[in-house]
Amino acid sequence: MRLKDLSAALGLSQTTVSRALNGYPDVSEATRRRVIEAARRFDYRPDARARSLALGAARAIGHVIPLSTRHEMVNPVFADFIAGAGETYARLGYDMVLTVVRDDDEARVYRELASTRRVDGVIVHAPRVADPRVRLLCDLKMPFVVHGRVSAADETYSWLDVNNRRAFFRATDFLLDLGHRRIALVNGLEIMDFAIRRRAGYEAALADRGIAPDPRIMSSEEMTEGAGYRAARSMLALPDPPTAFLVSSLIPALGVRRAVEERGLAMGRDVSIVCHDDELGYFTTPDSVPVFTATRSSVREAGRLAAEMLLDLVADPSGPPRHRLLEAELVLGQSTGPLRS
Amino acid sequence: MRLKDLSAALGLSQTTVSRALNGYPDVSEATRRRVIEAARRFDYRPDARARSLALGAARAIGHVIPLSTRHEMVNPVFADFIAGAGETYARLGYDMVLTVVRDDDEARVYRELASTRRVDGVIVHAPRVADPRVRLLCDLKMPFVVHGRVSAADETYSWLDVNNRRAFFRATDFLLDLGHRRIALVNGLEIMDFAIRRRAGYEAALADRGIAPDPRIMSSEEMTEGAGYRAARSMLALPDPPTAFLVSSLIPALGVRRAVEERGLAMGRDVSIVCHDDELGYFTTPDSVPVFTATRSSVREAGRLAAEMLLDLVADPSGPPRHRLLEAELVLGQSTGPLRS
DNA sequence: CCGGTTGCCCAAAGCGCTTTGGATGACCGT
DNA sequence: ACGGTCATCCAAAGCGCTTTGGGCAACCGG
Repeated sequence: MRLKDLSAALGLSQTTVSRALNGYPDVSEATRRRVIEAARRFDYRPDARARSLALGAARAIGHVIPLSTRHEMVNPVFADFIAGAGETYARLGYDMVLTVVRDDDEARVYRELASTRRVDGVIVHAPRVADPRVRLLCDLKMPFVVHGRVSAADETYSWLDVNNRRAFFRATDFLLDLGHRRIALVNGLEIMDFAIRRRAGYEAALADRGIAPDPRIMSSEEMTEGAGYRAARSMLALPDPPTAFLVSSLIPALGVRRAVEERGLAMGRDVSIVCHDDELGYFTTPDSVPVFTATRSSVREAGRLAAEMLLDLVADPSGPPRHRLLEAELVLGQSTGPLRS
Repeated sequence: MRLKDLSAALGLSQTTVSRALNGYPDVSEATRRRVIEAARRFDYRPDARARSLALGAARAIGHVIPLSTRHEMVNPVFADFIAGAGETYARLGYDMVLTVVRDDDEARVYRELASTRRVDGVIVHAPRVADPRVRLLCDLKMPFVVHGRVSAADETYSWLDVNNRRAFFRATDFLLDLGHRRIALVNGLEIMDFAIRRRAGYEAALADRGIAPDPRIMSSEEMTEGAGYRAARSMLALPDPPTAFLVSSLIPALGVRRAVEERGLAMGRDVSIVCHDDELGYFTTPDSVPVFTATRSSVREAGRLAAEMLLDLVADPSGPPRHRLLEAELVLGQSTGPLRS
């Protein structure tokens, strides 16, 4: 059932039916009701491609999710972020077009998205410190919102980020208050912008207490269980091992924990662990004390908000860039305790 | 730069340029080269909407990922499945349109996808034992491939599945061989088709040794860390607690482990755990003995293959339904050992 | 020399929608 | 009775592509 058929069935022109459905004033209320009723009865919905061709807007947003070429893995936070963004799109009648791409030919994908006019805007995931995508998208005049920030960018652009620096500052401070002085940082890859900011927060908190950062207890790796395990294991084997760990995510924190226990130490007693927690649904236990003390911030909510910002920007591309900084909360769990001497 | 501009710049008609780019024979080799060269120079790519409108095919595939209304969470396996499918789409020039939807109005989404003609086919995720979507999609004449199966379906349909029954049969058998007799099943929700098949495998293996299944050590819950923990904790508190656990996924297995250790028992020595492992990138440690003994099967690969099957089906919708059954391998880890008496 | 092929190219129709720019009556006051 | 307003409807153009159905030379053999 296409517009032509529907209008024929109603004995009206396509123009009138279209205007009736799209809420134009110059169609009588009686006809409008008749049209809407018939549309529902025949389950008519306009062809999205034809509609967007006529309208000029695709009513779709692109998400390019990077595939780490190192481990060929896709970061589990994307699922939750996308679920959040998807809620916003569903509410406002937008589609989400996903492209999974190895990070070595992102540029091609963005250019393609722009020139094929498949989407009205894109969300930039996993930005690096110096990410060429900001420049590229500005050049392409494609509206975009970065999930995170790009510290080394020359252009102004829209972003939504968690205050990673403050979160890791507070977490470090918390461990220092518990008496810990050998605090390890098991960070994400430090080409990633968020990882740099977290390290800055960590180092600033140490500096405030006159502690010099020790590179031997600072690692920067992919955020996998295995990487967390290996980093912690080698640090624990040092002559002066850390008594606390600050970890980039729940997943590597599981690895850190494994290394700690393998050494016969008890988490929360002999060794403290704080990690960043993106509130992934399958890990949080709503009704009990969490296992890990964590800086917590909902990725799902971030997805919702980022999508809203982007749709806003699409509606008014000439307006000013939008920014939003979310704060993480420090949630106490069972993985931290005072330094035991 | 649209087709009109490009053809004007070349002094050719749109027809000729289009045919040159699409490899039609009736254009001279000289002109074709000239056109292709110009297209590259101007970075011309046809408008996808106009193209698909003219061609009739959207060159896009829909993925509707369900959001559990109970925990509002999205299953982490989707990320990997989609990464796999995305590889196939990228290779063959298809787009992926994602819709995240709470399971109470899936039907609307599928109807919409069909009548707006946004996609040429869909992948059905997380099928239930009696899933109305099979019937719906057949009625809508929308090509689809189910990731999993729908045991109670009347229609024939295309699917790709893991041999869940055999996987859990073998895992149970393995635990029996180790001497275990009290083997618990921490299953996924048994409205899900895969969960039913896994239970069938588990019960069949027990029956082969003359063991009656005990409902007190069989649970069926959402696959979260917390659900695994709670199930295991209450089972371990029984007068005759299980000495081994068969768990639906790595995530709840982490919860089971937590419950085991909380009780002062050692995993792999006092209590054995076998779980199903979907080979999610961030958990597998390629270069060492895995923590958990598991029935392993790559979701990523499943995504790749399912997408291939679907594109095949889209190319020839009148052909027979496609089926594919993948076998899981049993991988030995550190979480299992012989029964200690 | 001439009808028939062949190679190359193009104008125009069509995909299904929205929007522009009227057209047609009904109704108004004078 | 009549010009003017208003409400309601519609034909046709346009979005940017592909495809149909020729057109026009150049070349062929008879």
